[in-house]
Amino acid sequence: MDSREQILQKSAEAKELYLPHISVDPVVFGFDQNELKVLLVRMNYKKQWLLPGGYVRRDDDLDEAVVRVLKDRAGVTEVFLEEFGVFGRKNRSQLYFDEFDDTLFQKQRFISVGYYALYNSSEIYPVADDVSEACEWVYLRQLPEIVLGMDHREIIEKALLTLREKISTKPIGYNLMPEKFTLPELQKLYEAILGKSLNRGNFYRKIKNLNVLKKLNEQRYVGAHRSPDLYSFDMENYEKALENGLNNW
Amino acid sequence: MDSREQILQKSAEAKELYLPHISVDPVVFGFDQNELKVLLVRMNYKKQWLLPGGYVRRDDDLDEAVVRVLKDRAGVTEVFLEEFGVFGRKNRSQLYFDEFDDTLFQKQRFISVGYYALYNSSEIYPVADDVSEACEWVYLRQLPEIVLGMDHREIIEKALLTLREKISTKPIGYNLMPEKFTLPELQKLYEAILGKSLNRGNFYRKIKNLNVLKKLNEQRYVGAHRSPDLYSFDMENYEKALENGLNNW
DNA sequence: GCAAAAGTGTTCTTGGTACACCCATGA
DNA sequence: TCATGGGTGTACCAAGAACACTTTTGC
Repeated sequence: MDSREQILQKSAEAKELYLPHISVDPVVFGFDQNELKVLLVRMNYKKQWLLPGGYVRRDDDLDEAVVRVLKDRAGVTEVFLEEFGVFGRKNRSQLYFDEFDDTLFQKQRFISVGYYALYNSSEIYPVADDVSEACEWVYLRQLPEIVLGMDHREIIEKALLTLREKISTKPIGYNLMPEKFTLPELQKLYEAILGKSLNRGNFYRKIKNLNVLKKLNEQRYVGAHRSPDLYSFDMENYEKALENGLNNW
Repeated sequence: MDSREQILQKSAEAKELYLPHISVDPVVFGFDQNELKVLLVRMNYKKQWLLPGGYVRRDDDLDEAVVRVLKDRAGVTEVFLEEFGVFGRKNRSQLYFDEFDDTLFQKQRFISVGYYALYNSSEIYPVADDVSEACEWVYLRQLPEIVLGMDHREIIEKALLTLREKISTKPIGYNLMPEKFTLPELQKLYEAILGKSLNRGNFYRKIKNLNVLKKLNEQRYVGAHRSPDLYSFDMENYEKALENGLNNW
């Protein structure tokens, strides 16, 4: 079955199952090699990259819909998810399926609800669903070079801005870092999200004064240099600290 | 024509004109008598208060839809508007029209997009449309006493939280205060939004150091006390200051 | 020992907080 | 002249920025 037939078949199913005109688009962030990355899919049908979005079942809460979509389209579970914006321009989505006629479910006007998601299991590789030929992590650094469909570049940019705003009130560090990590690694995450470099000494003191980390009795071997200490989050203090907001970065 | 017939008639029109399953709910804030108030309507049909929400025309951008809805339902124009959240629980709206059958447009499931709006013309009174018996400002203080339909209390609460978060990055002062105002009045606005009292001396110095106000050569007569100076916003500096965020309150 | 990265300490400055004092006004 | 609220000054303290110094590691 070619991608065209596949799309027509999905359309028929979708009309029964999903609410019209509403979609969800999760922007899944990961942190790897000291860089931020996002999860994208490339459809069989067109060679553009897209967010792994989907539709809302008639009997789904909106928040449940995103969870289901992420699982079905990318095999991703256990993520922190939060709504960050709505994308409702009237011609934002219809053009993508321009070669089909207007009865196609996927071709109608969609108002899309953006969710950002944080995913900390760098080892697990996402799996593409049957309408996608690829489902891959793309580093933010690489985004300018690739072709993104619809308004998904704009959605990703707003998601990143939201991360930046929420860095002091949401468990972003906890959800993007692995179980154990070093302070220089955590600092790189903050720098990646904030888009600026931070002073090491000040970062250390600030993060330590917050009392949200537990120092472990281990170091990470990093080759020809001093081995940095490993830390993990002290969840109790971490959540308490987030309630009041951490500090200003 | 009674309210029942009216609703049935609207339903027929709506099916042509509007996207199904999507609504917008503006939370219009005003500041008056040193207190925050919100704009609510009471429908002819049920005696509950609701936000002056509405639907999205098939040829409207989402952002245009809210503007139109506010104009049609409350006669309100010239407001600052910004999306702040989506309300998508599956049974949030259907119950309101429970006595009608399921073909009624208004009774379907709606995912609603919340917008907060800032309105600074305290003299102009809102006008109700033909499906509402009232369109009134309600002080936040009075909200606990009144009956709000659907999940609109929750929507208002989230709007208020959003105001609080954005107080340093959005022109909230400018859009809620009249052209000319005194520093004590501005302080009351900040206190109302933040839900806590601020030290007068510190507030004065802080706001003045921001250089966003122009001191006018006038005072306001306030009776038996010293006449406070009048100020207005210096738009150029104000917008510049908002880009970096004002300060932390 | 040297280079490079991790970790710690010190100093300066800024900005917030608390509070005191003076000013203006009408009763 | 007193009470009340507006306007300003000051002193203290905490937190941030900049930068220097020490420690650890492999070569």
